[in-house]
Parts: sequence; structure tokens; C-alpha cells
Amino acid sequence: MEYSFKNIEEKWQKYWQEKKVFRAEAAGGKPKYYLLEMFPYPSGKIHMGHVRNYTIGDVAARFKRMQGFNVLHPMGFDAFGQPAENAAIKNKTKPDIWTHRCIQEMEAELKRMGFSYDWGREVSTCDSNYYKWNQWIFLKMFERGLAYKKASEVNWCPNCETTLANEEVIDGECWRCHTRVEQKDLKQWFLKISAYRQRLLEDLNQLKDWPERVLAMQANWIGKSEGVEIYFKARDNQEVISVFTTRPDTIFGATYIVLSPGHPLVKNIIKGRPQEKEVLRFINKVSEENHSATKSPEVDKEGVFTGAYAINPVNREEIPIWVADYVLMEYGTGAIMAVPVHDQRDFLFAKEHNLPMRVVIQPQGLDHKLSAGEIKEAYQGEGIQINSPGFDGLPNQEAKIKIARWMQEKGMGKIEAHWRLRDWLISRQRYWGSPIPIIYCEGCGIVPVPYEDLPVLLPEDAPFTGEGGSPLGKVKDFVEVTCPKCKSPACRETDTMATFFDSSWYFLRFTSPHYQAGVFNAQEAEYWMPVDQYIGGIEHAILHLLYSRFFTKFFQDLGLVDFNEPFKRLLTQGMVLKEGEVMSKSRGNVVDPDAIINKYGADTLRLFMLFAAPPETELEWDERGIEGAYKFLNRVWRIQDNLKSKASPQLVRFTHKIIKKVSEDIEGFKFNTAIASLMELVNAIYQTGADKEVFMDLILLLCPIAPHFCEELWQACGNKESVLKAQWPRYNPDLIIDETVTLVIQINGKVRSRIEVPADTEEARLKEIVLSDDKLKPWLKDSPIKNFIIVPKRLVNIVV
RNA sequence: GCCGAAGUGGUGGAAUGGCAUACACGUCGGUCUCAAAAACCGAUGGGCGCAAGCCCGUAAGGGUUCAACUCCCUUCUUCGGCACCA
Repeated sequence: MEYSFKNIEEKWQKYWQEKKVFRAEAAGGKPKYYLLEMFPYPSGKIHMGHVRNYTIGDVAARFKRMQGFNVLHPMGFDAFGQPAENAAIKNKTKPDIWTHRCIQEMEAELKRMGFSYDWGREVSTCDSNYYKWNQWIFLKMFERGLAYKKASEVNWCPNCETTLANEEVIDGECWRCHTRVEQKDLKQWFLKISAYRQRLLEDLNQLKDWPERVLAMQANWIGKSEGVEIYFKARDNQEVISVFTTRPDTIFGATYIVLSPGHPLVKNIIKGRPQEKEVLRFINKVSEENHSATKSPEVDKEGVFTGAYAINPVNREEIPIWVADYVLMEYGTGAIMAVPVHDQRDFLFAKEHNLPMRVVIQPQGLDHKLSAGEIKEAYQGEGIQINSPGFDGLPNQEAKIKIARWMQEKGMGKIEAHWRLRDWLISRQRYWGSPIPIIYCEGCGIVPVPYEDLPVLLPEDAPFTGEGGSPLGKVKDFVEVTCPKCKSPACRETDTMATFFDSSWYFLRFTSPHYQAGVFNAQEAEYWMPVDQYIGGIEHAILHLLYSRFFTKFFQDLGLVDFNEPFKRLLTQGMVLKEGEVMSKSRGNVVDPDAIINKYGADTLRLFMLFAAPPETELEWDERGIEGAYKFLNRVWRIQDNLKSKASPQLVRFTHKIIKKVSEDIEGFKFNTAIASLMELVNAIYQTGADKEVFMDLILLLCPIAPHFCEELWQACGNKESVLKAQWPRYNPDLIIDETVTLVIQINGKVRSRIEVPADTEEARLKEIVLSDDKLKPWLKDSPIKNFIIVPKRLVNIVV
């Protein structure tokens, strides 16, 4: 008889909800455990990626509860954002109506999966009780100079008609719709994340339980490089060209200077020179190429001579100034000193244009003096300084420091670090987001909205068509205000915040979601934070995690929290694929979780998701695998009809081994092998027959994975209380010790025999037993034994 | 180009110095059945052999070790991230 998952799942979901069994409270003697999965954008339907993410988290949450932890496992919705506006335009409705309907649908689907959330703590970022605190945080940042307005060229997506953060531009395209991004001049709000770059980089060291690759990506993104900014004076006028280098040890080998085509000094330098026209032509050409064609990184390094010279401050040498497209305006100072012998790009360029080269670092171990004429590619390795008056003979690593200090003392340069991380642009010309709480007054300038006037509510009936400008600008009642300072007529900021702002602190709000007196309750946050385990997709490895770390450090500076990192342990789960491709609407290969729940039940879907692959790797969707999972649950179900009064001692011992293995595997997120072990136990039960005790252990071990199913069987075993009240089973250490062991006997590393011996056999006795094994005779007959290696309780290797 | 992860049966995967392929899917065979499905039991890396058994085998090649999927070196491939970063 097959088990009727539909009735069982509905029955227990109702029970859990009515008894509020997953409600978390910051009280009691148990140790706390905060388990969080990245909250979803409410698009209306959950997809398999959500199912996988939340199943992994739910198993961990249920496991920790059974182990006696006080678990916080909340869920909410990242509800602001563009798709709601687009959907509202398309369906002729309002974003908030559309969003709330989607939230309702998704909530129902999440409940059908049986996830153990404390729904009493649900938050939606589009709720004014939530975004009020976005505005509060913004004002606090504004007070401290961390939110500022800057006119700048911004990335503009002509399709979405909005600005994009640098991080949202991928290969020159909009990250969402892949339209080619244009440049546009606008006054925008920025957050000064750069003020935290040193801490954001250093504190990565504390994150011992984060995946290596996420740490590498974050460090890469922050992109610190240490070096010296060197000042080169122009020979013929007063201009000073600053260049940045990480290799001050090569300064004596600098034989020319290169400016980026966009460098502001170029025009002054070429003014009135014979080369002026040619240089301008070159700059125009490069600018056209940048705006149209996709640039290949392997193109020849093009450039022109400006006719001007600069003076190398360390040796007063006159060196030519060039303009070339391989120097980027966006990095460093937009100008470089070129050292052809010791930098590959400079080498290629110098060869192409017949520019002078000078060796300044002699490779160690080379039998002759390295000369510029002999090299085929730049020498970028270590060595001894030469042709560097005052520093010759020093190892270059030592010279690097000494030259840098010397140049700083002499005023030739300044020791500095350069960073890749740029400030975070948060203004959006959109309706469906948190209004930025700022008022513009003709007399007073930029005036923050007073705290007591928060929240600045989103007007309900903004007319938006998805075309042009900010929809809030068209709502007269919203825009027209009186200045809080001078009471004269003023107008509001009409931009809203990027939604990454909302998700940068929601984990703190979950600790006190209904708190009215502040952004969050400090006592609650102190009890629950940091998040012990965070789980989500690798696609958030950089932005979301970096911003959340930034906000946490900011709260620390405000004195609201006493820790500096929000997420102790991080798991990035792999994607769900079908036929080797990501499931997506555009590919048309989406499998709807609802259909699977209807056909096989939520417990089967959970089981399959965990068994098919380890959490971090990609998961290939396989309908036959689903059937296998379903078959396994039915196999467990049938055990209850054939219970014996007493299981064999062997089975009891085996059960205790499995308890140990499954406990360790779940702790380490190795769900696939935990399930494999449970299958082994079930196979053993089918061989010899289980009693009630063994069966109940099996149910408890399976409970985090297939919770409805296990509740039902637990009740069928005569238990009055929910299985959630039961303790996680403990193994008896005496029962997992084997009395006898099977030893593998190898001759020269090849298996030739196996013997069964008592576990405590002494080495001398063991040797005797092994040598009397008839199977080994042919191998030992003619050759003397050279070595006899014993690995206790595992194997013996005889070398002949 | 640089950084990171990975490459194991027909398939998903297991084993992190000690029996390669646990567990599952698929396939084949058996039991039950009038029959089929379901369920249960068994076989299943390749080659040679009636068999006992032997040989080969974890992307390719080399090395360390009594012993290597596992450690080291070289190469190839795939995926992810960054990229003319000075």
C-alpha cells in the first residue's frame, strides 16, 4: 500500500501552524542558533532553486532543534524592485497589489513544502514599517558624510530607463535585460562604502567558515594594490603628471610615460605642437571604438607621441610622453610610467614603437649581465638592482621599500594604496522603492527629513507608464513640501533607493521584526546575531554579501551592535539544471515545484533534492530520481507492518553506526551520504527485520528530511507528542566497536586475501595468522619478505 | 592572461594516503501472477578464462610512497569569477 502523502502533508502542516511549533523566542537555557536563507524576490511562483535553497536550510534548522538548540529560522520577502513595476504596467494594476498577491502565492507554496519558519516574524521590505528604517539608516549615513550627492556620468539603461550601479553593468550590458548601457550625466546619491574598504578587506580573515572562492571574489572586488604615486614634471611647462606604480623598484628603468586618451592633461601638453592634430585624431578614434564595437583585449597596443617630455624625478632624465589606449582612465591616475624590460605590456608597446629600454633588475642565477637587446619578453620576476644609483646590489623586494621611502622623503612621490572598490550608487529613477528622505530648499540647500517625520510614505497613486524620469516627480502632493528648516516652499527628492539597500540589513530586522522604537532591538540582536549559518546562491557572492558586511560595520560604529561580521558560516548552494542548462523561463525548461508536490508530495521532493548531489555542486534535475526517492519512502512506510518483537543484535549495532554517520553527515551538510546511509539501514532491515526501537531511530534520523512522513509514522508507533519534541538519537559508543574486523591482506600493494580476526589481536599473533593463510602461499613461496606493514584494523601489506 | 573549483562505471554520485565505484537511477535475470504492473531477491567497470583466478582501470604523462582518485610536477578539458589593474 502506498502512503497517502496528500492527506499526511496537509494534516501536519495544519498541526504545526496551529501549535505554532516553530515560534522562536530569545529566552530559555538552550544555546541559540540563527539559521537564515536568502529571502526571495516575490515573483509569484517558487522555482526549483528556491526549493533547493530552502530545503537545505530547513533540514539544518530541524536538525538543530532536535539537538536542543533554540533555533531562529525566519522568512520574508525582498519586495521592492523593477519587476513589480513592469508587471503592473503589463497587467494594468498597481505594484503593491501585484506584489502582495505574489507574496501570498509564494507563502502558500513555501508552506506546502513544510518549511519550519517562524511566520510570525515575516517581513516585507515594501512595508512602511520596514522601509521607514531604510530611511532612518540613510539619514544616519548622511549625518556622518557616508551618503553624499555627486554629479557624475552614470550608467544608463535605455530599456529600463534607469541608472545602474557599476556592479550591475556586466560586459557593458544591463545585468537584468542585457541592453547596451549608455553614459549619462545625472546628480546621484552615493554611499561611501570606500570608507570601509580596509575593514571590509581585513575582516575577511575572520570568516574561517566561508567558502574559499567567495573570500577570493570579495578580496578581488575590493582590489587593494599597494605602491607609490610618483610625480613627473613636464619639461616645457608647469604641468605635473602623477603615475601610480606597484613596482617602485623599477623607477630607474622608466623610459617613457603614457597617458590615457581621456587624461585631462593631454590637451595642455600638446597645445601648439606639430603633433597636436595627430594626437587629437587618435583620441577621437579611440573614443569612437569605445562607444561602438566590442573591444578585443588582444588588439595591438596603439599609441602616438605627444612631442612633449617629462623629467624622471630620480635621475633627472628626460623621457618622452605618449598617449595610448592600453592605459585606462578608470584605474590609478590614468597615467603610467613605462618600464619595458620589466612589464610585458610596456615591452610590447616599446618594441612596436622603437622606444628605449633599460634593465634595472638582474635575474638571480643568470650567468651574464641581462641586456635589453637579448630579451624576448619582459622579465617580471625577482632579482638584484642594477643601473639604480644608490640602490644597486639590493634584492629588488628590499629596494622596493627603500626606494618608496626615499622618494616620499624627497617629495618625489607618496606611498599609497589604490583600490578597485568604488562608492555605491543608490539612486533609482523608479517608483517601487524606498523614497530617499531628502528635501531641497532654495535657501537651505539639501535638508534631511527630520526623524520624527519618517516614514516618507510612497504615494499610492503615482502615474507611471514606464517611460522617462522618476514617477514620484509627477505626484504634486508628494513633491511639494515646506522646508523643515525655514518653512519656505521646497520639494522632495523623487528618486528611490536601490533594492540592495533593503536586503543589506534584513537579517537584523528578523531579530525584532515588529519593533517600533528603532531600526532593531539591540537586546534581541545581541541574543540572536550573528547569523550562525547563512545559505544562498553563489550569484550573491560579491554584492549582497559585501553590502551586508558594510552595513553591519556601520551599525557597529553607531554602537548598535558589538560584532563586525554578520554571517559566521556561509554555504553557497549550486544551481538546479535540466539537461545541463540552467532552468529558466527563457529556455522554457522550467519544472514547476507545485506539479511535483501534487504528483509525489513535498517529502519526496525534499528527499530527492538532497540525495541527488552535495549542496555546493550543481544539481541535474531527473524525474527518474524523483521516482527513486518516492520508492524509498514507500519502502520505509511498509516496515511498520512487519515489526518484530526484537531485532537481531547485529542490526542494533548497525543502527548505532548509522546514527553516528547520519549525525556527522548532517552536521557537515553532507545530506547525500546521510541519505545513502539511511538507505543502507533500510536494506538491512529488509534482510533481518526491525523492532520498534530500531524503527523509531530510523524515523528520527529521517525526520529533518521528510518531516510530514515521519510525524505520521511516529504517531503510528504510538507516540502521543509530535516527533519535533523528540531528542535527536544518540549512539551507544560501546555498540559501534566491532569485536572482529576484516583485514585486507596485500602482497606488494595488491589485494590477495582477506581474513577475519578479533579486533584486539596483537601484532605478533596477527603476523602468525597472516603467514599461515593458504591463499598467500603462491606469492610467498620463492621470495623473502622485505617488509611487513600493519595498519591496525584495516590492512596488512607484505612487501616481497 | 590571472585567480578559484572540478574531471571517477551507461547516468547522478561515494571514497582526502590503506579493499576504487558505497547509495541510487538504468539495464538484465529470478520470485509472485492467467498476464502485466507493483513489490521482493540477485547480477551489473573493461579484457582473458569452463572455472579458480589473472591482467587493465579514477582526463593524459611523470614523480614521491610499502601503498595514490587522494600528495608533488607538467599538460589537456570543463565550469565560475576578474581582466590592458600599472
